[in-house]
Amino acid sequence: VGSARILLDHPYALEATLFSGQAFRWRQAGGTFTGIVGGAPVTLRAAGGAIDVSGPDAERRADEVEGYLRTSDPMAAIYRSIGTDESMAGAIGRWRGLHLLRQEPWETTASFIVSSASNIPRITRTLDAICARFGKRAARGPPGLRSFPPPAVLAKATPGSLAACGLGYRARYLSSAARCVAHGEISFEDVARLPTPAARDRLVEALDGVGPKVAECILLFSLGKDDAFPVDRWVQRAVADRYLGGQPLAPAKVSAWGREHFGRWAGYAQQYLFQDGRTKAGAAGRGGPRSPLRSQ
DNA sequence: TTCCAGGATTGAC
DNA sequence: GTCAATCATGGA
Repeated sequence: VGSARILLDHPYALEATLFSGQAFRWRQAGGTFTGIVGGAPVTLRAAGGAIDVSGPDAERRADEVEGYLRTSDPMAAIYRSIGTDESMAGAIGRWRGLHLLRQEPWETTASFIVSSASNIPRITRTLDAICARFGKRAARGPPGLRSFPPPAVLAKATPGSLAACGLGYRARYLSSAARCVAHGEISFEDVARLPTPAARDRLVEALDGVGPKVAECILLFSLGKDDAFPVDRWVQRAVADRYLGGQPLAPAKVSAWGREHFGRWAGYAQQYLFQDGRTKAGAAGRGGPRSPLRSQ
């Protein structure tokens, strides 16, 4: 077990980032966060101007962890690019240091198939059950930490055994998508070379259980498409309330609007809207027609 | 008990 | 092309 240190030239909100609904498999113990990057266990700790990495071969894997955490993203330029209005500037101020992650495409795909019409606590539990049932113990990792099962493994799992992990009706989607990926019917590398809208359409047509929103999550969180703009209920609400005068707009149109309006870093704008919208910080005192009525 | 969740699919129009 | 019903499940 070794250790390494990633030096930062800007703030990194480690806890907010690891629990921001992009990844679901990090576990916190005190001030440390343990998870799997590149198939191997790592433990992270914020160290004021740096992130400490520990675990097997940590010295040699620091670059890999850097890539995962995207610590080299040009945050000042990103904030300048997207923070052009008061609402976004406020969200940036409240969540400064929140980063996008660059995760492994298959785990991201499976995770967001599971996420459909669910919520973060339940997604977390379901993925945990999948890893407990089908994953392997991570080499030289803590006992409870398991790898995410590769496509070929989940392709062989029966939909019934997946449903037992809490997937509900999504079990057959995950089973089908696993087969598709395992058989090489889609290549994430090829998808990543397409422009964002074409890449999204390709994922949607190839993978069961992957619609526009899940596809944009895959593009944004694992394939380096920084202008992807996933629209879930929270983002839908936040965009309508803050930018469209409360007027509802179809999710596909909100996604196109977001990419157009915020430009090449639209995905970051989306993540700050999501984070701000789903927490009390951003919702409080905002007013608007969709705000819940409060008694007294 | 009802409503909601990082939605997708299917069928009707 | 858009729209509504339907799909499991647990938490608030």
